[in-house]
Amino acid sequence: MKLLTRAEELILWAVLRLKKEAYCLPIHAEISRVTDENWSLGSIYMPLDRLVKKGYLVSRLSDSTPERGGRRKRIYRLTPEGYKALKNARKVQDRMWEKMPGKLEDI
Amino acid sequence: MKLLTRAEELILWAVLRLKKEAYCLPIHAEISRVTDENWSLGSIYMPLDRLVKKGYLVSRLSDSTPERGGRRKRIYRLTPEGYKALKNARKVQDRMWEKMPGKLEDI
DNA sequence: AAAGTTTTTATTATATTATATACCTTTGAC
DNA sequence: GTCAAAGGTATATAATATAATAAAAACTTT
Repeated sequence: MKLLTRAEELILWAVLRLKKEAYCLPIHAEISRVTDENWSLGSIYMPLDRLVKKGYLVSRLSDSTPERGGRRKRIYRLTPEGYKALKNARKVQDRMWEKMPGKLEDI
Repeated sequence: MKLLTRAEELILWAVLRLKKEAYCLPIHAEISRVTDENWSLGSIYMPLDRLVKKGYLVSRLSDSTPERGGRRKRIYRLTPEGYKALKNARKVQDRMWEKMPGKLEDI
């Protein structure tokens, strides 16, 4: 299985976490929060599309909501393959750190 | 602080782990092992160089060893900045998974 | 001892893919 | 018609993957 890029991993993670609210803007906000960096929106859309093409995500359009600017949202959801890829990414991380000290202070 | 790419993170990790044996071929082997993928050597050299340019690694040439083909090795070592960047990458990962179930089975 | 061979390591060139930046478009309510 | 929220595109830059080549050291052969 091909390893995810960092952006792909963060996006799959955010989609899993956000559940029914997994559309672009919250995904963007969640990733910016957890990485403590400013991501541009384009840096989210393009990997999102790629993940759909790869079969890791599927999307649907929600109904519009009765708020100003409340247009239909494109909601994403993990496929079993996407879930598997994310689990694999995490497994690699676990392997990396399992024999390293807890807070990485022994330099 | 700019987030590391996946290759950069894996390389800093391997260098930290391999200590005095941190030259390209063992780094390559260690990364292939932990990710369970076949990396080409070029995919190690180029990020290695970049990490040196960014000030995250320094390198020196070892003496040659008395074995067939035992030419001098270029040994890498983390700078304090490199160490800090790796710690930060790990911190982001910890934040990602801290409220997610242990083995990610609740889909 | 000189010349060629094999092994280990380092390095470069280039094509492909991913990311970042800066825009533009659509939709719905006010 | 304007404003706000969301979706989307174009393009430049950067990173990764692939496929070679080059150098150095010891071994082998003559």
